[in-house]
Amino acid sequence: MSDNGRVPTNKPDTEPEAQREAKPTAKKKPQVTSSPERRRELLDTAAEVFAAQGYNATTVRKIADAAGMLAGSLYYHFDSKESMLDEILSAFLTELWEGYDAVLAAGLGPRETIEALVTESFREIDRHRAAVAIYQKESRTLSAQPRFHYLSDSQQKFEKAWLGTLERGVAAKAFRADLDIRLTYRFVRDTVWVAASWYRPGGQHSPDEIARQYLSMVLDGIALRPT
Amino acid sequence: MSDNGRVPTNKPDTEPEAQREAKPTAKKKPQVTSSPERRRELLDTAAEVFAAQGYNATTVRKIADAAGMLAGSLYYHFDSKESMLDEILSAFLTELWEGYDAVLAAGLGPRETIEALVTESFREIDRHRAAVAIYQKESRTLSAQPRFHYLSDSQQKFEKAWLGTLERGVAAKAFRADLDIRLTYRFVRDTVWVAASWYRPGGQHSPDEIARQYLSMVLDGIALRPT
DNA sequence: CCACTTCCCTAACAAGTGTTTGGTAGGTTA
DNA sequence: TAACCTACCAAACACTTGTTAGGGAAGTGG
Repeated sequence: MSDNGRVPTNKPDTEPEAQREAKPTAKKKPQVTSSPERRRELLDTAAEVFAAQGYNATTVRKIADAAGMLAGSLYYHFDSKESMLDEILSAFLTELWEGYDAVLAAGLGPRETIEALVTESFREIDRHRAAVAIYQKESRTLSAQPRFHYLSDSQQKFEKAWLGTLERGVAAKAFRADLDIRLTYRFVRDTVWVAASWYRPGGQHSPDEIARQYLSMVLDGIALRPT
Repeated sequence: MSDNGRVPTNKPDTEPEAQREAKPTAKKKPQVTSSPERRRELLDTAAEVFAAQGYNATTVRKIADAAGMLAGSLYYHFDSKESMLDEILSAFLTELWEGYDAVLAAGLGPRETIEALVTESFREIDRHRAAVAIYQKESRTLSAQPRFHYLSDSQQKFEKAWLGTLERGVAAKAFRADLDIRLTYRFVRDTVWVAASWYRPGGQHSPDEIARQYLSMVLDGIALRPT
C-alpha cells in the first residue's frame, strides 16, 4: 500500500507567510490567520449540526447560528463549507488510525485483536460521535469526489485489517471455518459503526461496557447452549 | 397503540371524482389523473436516485433526468418532491408489515420467530433495497416532521416486536440471560438494515443465504468452541 | 371533424444557497 | 498616538432550488 489510509491533513499550519505579498498568480484563498482553538470550537459545532441534519441539509447559516455569528463570518476561518467537512473527517480518521495502528502493531492473537479493535472503535465513537455519524452517513457519496478519496483509502485499510485478522483466526482455529468471512466482516463492521447513531456519551453504558456486550454476542452468540 | 404502526397511505386511489368540478375552496392540488403504472415507474427511479445521492442532495431535475423528462413534468404526476419520498416510504412500510405481521401471528417459539423475522427482513431488503436505504439514512431526521410521523410509529412497533421476542426467549431459556436485551436489540436491528447499503440483488448470496449466515453468527457466535 | 384526455415541454417565479467584498470595533504592539 | 491584527458584521453576488402556469402533440371516442 502506497501511503497507508491516513490522511493528507490540510491543517492550519498557519500559512508561513509564504504568500503575504505573494505572487499575483495566487489562485487560492489568502487564508487569513485564525486561532486553532477557535477553529476547533467552530468545527465541533459544525460537526454537531452536520451529524444532526445531514451535510447537504445543513446550510452555512445554520452552522453560523449554532456558533452565534453570521454566515459570512465563517469564511474568515474556513474557505468553504466543504473544507469544514474535510477537516472534521480527516481529523477524526487521523486519530482513529493512531488507535488502530497501535492495536495492530501489538502482535496479539486473532481473538484478542478483534476484541481490541472493537473496544477501540467504541472508544472512538465516544470521543468523535458526531464525526462518526457524519462519516457513516456521507462516506459512500463523498468518496466519489477526488477530494475525499482518502475515505476510500481508509476504508480499504480498514477492510484489510479486519479481514486479515478474521482469516488468521480461522487458520488458528479460534474462529469457525464455516462462515463466509466477508459477510461476517460486513456485519461486524456495520454494527460497530452504526452504534454512533444511537450512542449518547454519558448514557447508561460506557464504551467499554458496550464493547464487552457486543463482543460477547458476536463471539459466543445469544443462544443459550445446553450445558 | 391507537392504530398500529402501519401507514396512512396516500395511494393514488384515482381520486374518485370527488373534486372534478369541486368546491372553489379546494386548497390542495387538483391532482390530475396519472396512470398508476407510470407513477410506480417514476417512483422507482426516484427511489434509486434518493438512495444513491441522499434525499436532500437529490434535485428534482436529477430525478427528471433519470426518468428521461424535464423537472416540471414530474409535477403532473406528483405534487411535490416530498410526496414522492412519502409514497416511496409508506409503500415500503406497508409491504414490510404485511410480512412481519404474518410472522408474528404464526405463533412460533422465540428462536424461530427471530429466525423468521431476520429472514423476512433480508427478503424485504432484496425487494426494496432503495427504499430501505432511504429509510435507513433519512428516518431519524424525517420522523421529526409531522407528515412522516408514521416512521416513528413503525419504529416503535418494530422495537416492541423484537424486544418482546427476545424477552420471551430469555424467559424460555432459549437465549442467554446475561446480555443487556436492549443493546442486543439495537445491534441486531442495525446490522440487519445496514445490509441494504452494501447488498446488491443478483450478487453472490441470496437473501435467504445471508439470513442463514447472519443468524448463525448472532445465535451461535463466531468463536470456535472446544469440542 | 371535434372534443377530450394523457403526458410532456417551455419558460419563468420566488426563495434559498454558498460565497465575496468592504468595513469596523476592540485589542495589542511600538 | 499611530499602526496593525484579529474576529466579526452588513450587504450584496450569482446560482440553484422546488414549484407553477400555459401550451401543445399525440392519441381516443363520438
